[in-house]
Amino acid sequence: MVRTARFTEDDFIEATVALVAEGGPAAATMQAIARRVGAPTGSIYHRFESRAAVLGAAWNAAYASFTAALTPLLQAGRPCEAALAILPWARASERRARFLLLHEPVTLFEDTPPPPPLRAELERLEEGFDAAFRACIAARGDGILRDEDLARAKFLIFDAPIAILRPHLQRGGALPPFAERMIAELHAGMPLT
Amino acid sequence: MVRTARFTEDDFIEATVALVAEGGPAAATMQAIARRVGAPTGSIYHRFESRAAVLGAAWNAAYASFTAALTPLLQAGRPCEAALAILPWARASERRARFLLLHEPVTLFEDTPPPPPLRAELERLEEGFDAAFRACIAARGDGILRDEDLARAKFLIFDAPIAILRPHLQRGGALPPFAERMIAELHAGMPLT
DNA sequence: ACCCATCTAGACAGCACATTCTAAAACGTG
DNA sequence: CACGTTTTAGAATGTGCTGTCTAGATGGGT
Repeated sequence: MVRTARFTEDDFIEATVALVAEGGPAAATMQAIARRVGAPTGSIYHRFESRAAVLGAAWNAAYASFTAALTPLLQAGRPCEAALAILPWARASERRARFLLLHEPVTLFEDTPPPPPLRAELERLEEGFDAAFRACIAARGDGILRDEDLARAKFLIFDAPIAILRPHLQRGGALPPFAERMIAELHAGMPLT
Repeated sequence: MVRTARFTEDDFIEATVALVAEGGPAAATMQAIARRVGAPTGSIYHRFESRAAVLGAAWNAAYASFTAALTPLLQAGRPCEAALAILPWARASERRARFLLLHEPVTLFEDTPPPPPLRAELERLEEGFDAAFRACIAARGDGILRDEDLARAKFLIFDAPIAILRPHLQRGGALPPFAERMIAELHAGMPLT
């Protein structure tokens, strides 16, 4: 009935992630994405309504992959293992890790925000991740949940491990074995509650 | 002999810092900087050779201010106090903190790197900061300095405190009092060596 | 063999930006 | 009080980008 597509949505997303990971957000122009896929620029607009939509879709995909790796461990009340799970995830997909962990959304979306459907999807993902944090605290906590408790959990499980990885992600080399040790020691010395 | 300048180099640097802090790097166009200062765009080029030079000068100034606040404490072998010193520094100059701590250099300089003199100045600043870290470790260490020790010190004194502040810097509100507590507890639970 | 919705293909228009250019204004010194 | 230098002032230029437009290719269903 119709012509079969030579390029998939994922082709463009993957190229976008790679370009941002290698050269920052400004390196991911529509022409660079197209060139990397081997497609003409116009083809991107058959799948995405704008550049912001491509970046948004790429961000959502990376975020979903990341949270999927941690959420089960959080829900099981294992904060230290969740924090450590970031390492194999980052090692398995270095480009996605660089894309997601090295760039703030404000830098990616400062000019034009992604279209509403993508924003809504990201909000759902963020709420799910947040709920997992709350569940993790509740699993070992005493009842009341203060702002400070949530901030503390996010630091221990998310921000601090990423801070440990960031220098190595930037340099581009392999993640050193002592990263594991530092995360484990952090959790031993500074418990959740 | 010559016409006196109405606008100083610092006027432009300050405007650049403010614009990036408020709207990300892309908000700091030459025209936006000029408009904020109240100058014509051409005047910027009497002081800076390019946009990259303005951003580079702003970055160097912010970095110098930041490291100046921490270096004496590092050299005195007081890592925990150095980490805590980030808080008053960030509170005193919120815009500078947002500019420096919320944006990776790769995002600011991805298109065009700053001119060589500014790059050289930044390298000197970075080397000085690095030396202070080594001095701090040596002040309480046992002799040999491994990669891991330096990475550990930078995490405890620099990256981890910033990770604690980052969510609050992004939101733009005041830095909460429990930030102090978390940093102190981190250093109590996970010593330098 | 034909049809036609969907895709490839790439040129094109419009826009925003960095940088340059021209003209005029200021100012302290001789 | 004129001169030369530096600055203001903002228009003009050139570039590179996003998003659009036209033409043609494709391939399964009939």
